[in-house]
Amino acid sequence: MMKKEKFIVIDGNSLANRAFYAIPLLSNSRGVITNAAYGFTNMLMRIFADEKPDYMAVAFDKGRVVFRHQEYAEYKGQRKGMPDELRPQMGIIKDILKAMNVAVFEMEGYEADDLIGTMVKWAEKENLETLIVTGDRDALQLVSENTRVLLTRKGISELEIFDIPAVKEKFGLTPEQIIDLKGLMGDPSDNIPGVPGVGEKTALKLLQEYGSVENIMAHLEDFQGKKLGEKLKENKEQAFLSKKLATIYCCVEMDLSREKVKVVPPDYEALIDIYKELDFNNLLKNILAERKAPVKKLETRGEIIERPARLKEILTGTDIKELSFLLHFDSPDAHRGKVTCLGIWLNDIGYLIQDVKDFGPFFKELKPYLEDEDIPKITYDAKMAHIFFLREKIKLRGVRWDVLLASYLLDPSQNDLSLKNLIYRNFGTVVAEEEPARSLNLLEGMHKLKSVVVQKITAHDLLELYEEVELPLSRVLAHMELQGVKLDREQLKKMGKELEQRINGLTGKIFALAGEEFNINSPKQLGSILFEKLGLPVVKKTKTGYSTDAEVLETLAEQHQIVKEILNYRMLVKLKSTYVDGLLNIMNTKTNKVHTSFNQTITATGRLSSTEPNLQNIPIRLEEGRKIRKAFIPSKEGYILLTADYSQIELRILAHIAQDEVLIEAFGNGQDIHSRTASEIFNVPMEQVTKEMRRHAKAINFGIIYGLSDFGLAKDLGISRKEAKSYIDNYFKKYAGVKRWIEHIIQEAREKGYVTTLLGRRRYLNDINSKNYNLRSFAERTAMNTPIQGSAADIIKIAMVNIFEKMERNGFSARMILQVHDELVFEAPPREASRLISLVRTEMEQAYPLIVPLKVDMQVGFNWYELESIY
DNA sequence: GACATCACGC
DNA sequence: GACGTACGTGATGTCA
Repeated sequence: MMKKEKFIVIDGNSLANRAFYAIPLLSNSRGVITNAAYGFTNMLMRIFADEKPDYMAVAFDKGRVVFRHQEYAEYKGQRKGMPDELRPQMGIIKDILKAMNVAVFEMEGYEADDLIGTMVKWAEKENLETLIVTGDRDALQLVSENTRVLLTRKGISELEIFDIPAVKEKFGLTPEQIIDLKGLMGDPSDNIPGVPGVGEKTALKLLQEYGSVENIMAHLEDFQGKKLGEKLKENKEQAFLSKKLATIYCCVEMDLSREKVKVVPPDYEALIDIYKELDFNNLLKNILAERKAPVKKLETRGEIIERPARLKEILTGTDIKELSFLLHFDSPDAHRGKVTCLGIWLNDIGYLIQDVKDFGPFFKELKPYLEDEDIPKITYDAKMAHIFFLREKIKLRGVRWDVLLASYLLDPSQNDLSLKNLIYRNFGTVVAEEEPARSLNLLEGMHKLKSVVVQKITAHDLLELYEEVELPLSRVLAHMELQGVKLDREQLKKMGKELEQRINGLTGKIFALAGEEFNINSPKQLGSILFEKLGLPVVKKTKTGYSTDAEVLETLAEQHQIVKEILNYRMLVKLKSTYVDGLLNIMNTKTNKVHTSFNQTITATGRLSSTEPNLQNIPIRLEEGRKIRKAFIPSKEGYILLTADYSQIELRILAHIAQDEVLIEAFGNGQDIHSRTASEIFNVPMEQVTKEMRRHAKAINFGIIYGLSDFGLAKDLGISRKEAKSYIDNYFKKYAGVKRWIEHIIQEAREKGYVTTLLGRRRYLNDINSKNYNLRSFAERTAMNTPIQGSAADIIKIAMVNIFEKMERNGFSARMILQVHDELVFEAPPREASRLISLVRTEMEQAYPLIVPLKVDMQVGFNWYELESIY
């Protein structure tokens, strides 16, 4: 029989307390007291070293209202609060645990004990061998065949392990009787009364004879005439209550799984930072040494495959339960890149195919495995793999873990998600420089990372978002990118020529007005012309000199004709260089298509981004730029374009999460939200809202979504900060739900260190408790913006996955081709238009029902410019 | 090649 | 009194 896996459960409060009292008040160089954190960490490291657990969890008390109070108001009444020197260290301890990737549990209204009890019961079912680490003897009641308790004694080095015989030997009792013991003798530290006059000695004697409090009370006649009998009789109810209070509650609703509590390597970077900050030099030395542990070398577990026949031999000769593969390309562009190396990790052996002329025959061998939904695959960058294999006519299925995508979800603010860096951060190992060791190291690292991300994704409640949304979306994006968007080359060329002429004309005018020739594109040269030669007033400065941005130029527009010409020039140059020339440059010469790359792992909020070309910033606001959209056409003659965009999705989400009555009512009644806001804050009936009022209200609504500040709003509306502030105050008076929610979300961010979206997507806000006003304010605005913007991203992603799958299943010729944050673009044959319209509308509006309706505006046309609304 | 400035979208 | 609106990508110029 296999050895049982080991699960260690730690009472965080108890251990921190022990450490605090056992170690003198140490502090780091800046005076932060660290003794408890230091002792705690050392004990933790010792437990890791001695016990080598497979699973670990730390439980903390949380909140004041413990359910036991409902039965006994004085519960823990005598307990003194945490010492002032200890309290701030609890946060440090939790930071360390986070960096160590140890699962932490705390639940409002419960003590650590109850969480531990629940975990122990769970572990029994899971057939794990559990060791509870605590300084609290109450935990002995949980001892069983599979559960032991490690009690910390005085200091931190004296430890005592209790199993059933040890409890018996020490107390002469079974673990269950520990509760009875406390019921009789009470516990002053928890203010549990017990039976007055009955101490440990008497209680033990009684229990050895009668077994339980119930049985003692059933035989009160045995103590007839004795003082003890009186006491027992008088305090019968109190004894039962005490027993109940002492009983650890084992049925807390906790979301437990092996993945959640699995032991995985620490986040070395984070841990090193913390140790450095706290001056934990010994711990730092150890962790640095551990990080330097060399990577495994290839000769023990790698093979270079040179012939397809060998690959076939391996594949057919192996019982494939799981397939890890890794592709290397000669370019980051999935649409052009060629494979340079294919790695496969099977049953802990790495196989590499590289330096071959033609990968085709190898892929042919692999194809049935890659296309088999029932063979779970692990890879890095599933979207890239999908695109590449689709180009090779392979329909990749059964991808379960994309280490890149999962790592992004774990911390979307991380900017280096390269496999090399992920391996370094998670295991502290550096991959070899030279091939083929490098590829094998990456392959093995990726495979090991899978276990880590599975644990973390589960522990952070991201599994559903990952499995149901992001992972399926990676395949959807692959299809969209591959499909591409067709452009009208002649149209673009024509616009390019027009723009060129107008730019030339403006250039001449500007030179004439300036009295000399200069590079208008150079902010430096332009600045010296405007502010030195022509003597215009300096409005704003940049780090390097005069600012010449549009905002500055707008204010100067009336003072000199040249300024208007420059504004125009800037606009036209932007259109020509970025859009006309940019798109012409990147178009496929044969198909006249562009294939953007949707990056799924870039933004901190969960949105997608688009590159090469960026199709999410094609001009629309100014008519001049909007014309660029005429060049965006369906890929087939006679096809149409269909656009579908969410109307006010962010404010609707705000209405939902803030439960704001005014917003809910406004959306429920289908009101124009900016007019309604104007009506509220200017205190006039809806019919009397002027355009100006609506414009101001719109700016406020906009500000709410992005994290409002009086400064920003004042700048936006050209009003004073004071006025802006009164607008905001007024807004919060009318939208009390929004105000409440903002306060709540900032508080939550302070406590947890992160905020989440509707689907649980996380964003960490490291500066939320910063003493630096700027950093903190920024984090606070992020705390309110991210749940809104990120939830909008969640919702459209759900819609995309559902729409794509339905279109695929129902054999549509139509294709989804673009996503622009709150808008989807499709192309379709006219015969499918009405089916597509109803499918898209339903799926978008029903993607994630809110308490207010989601509204989708749709338009149809032959290009992206001339579109007609559908009602 | 890195950085700054500017401008486009949501 | 601070010193700020969120999130992105791309083109161009400047300086090393």
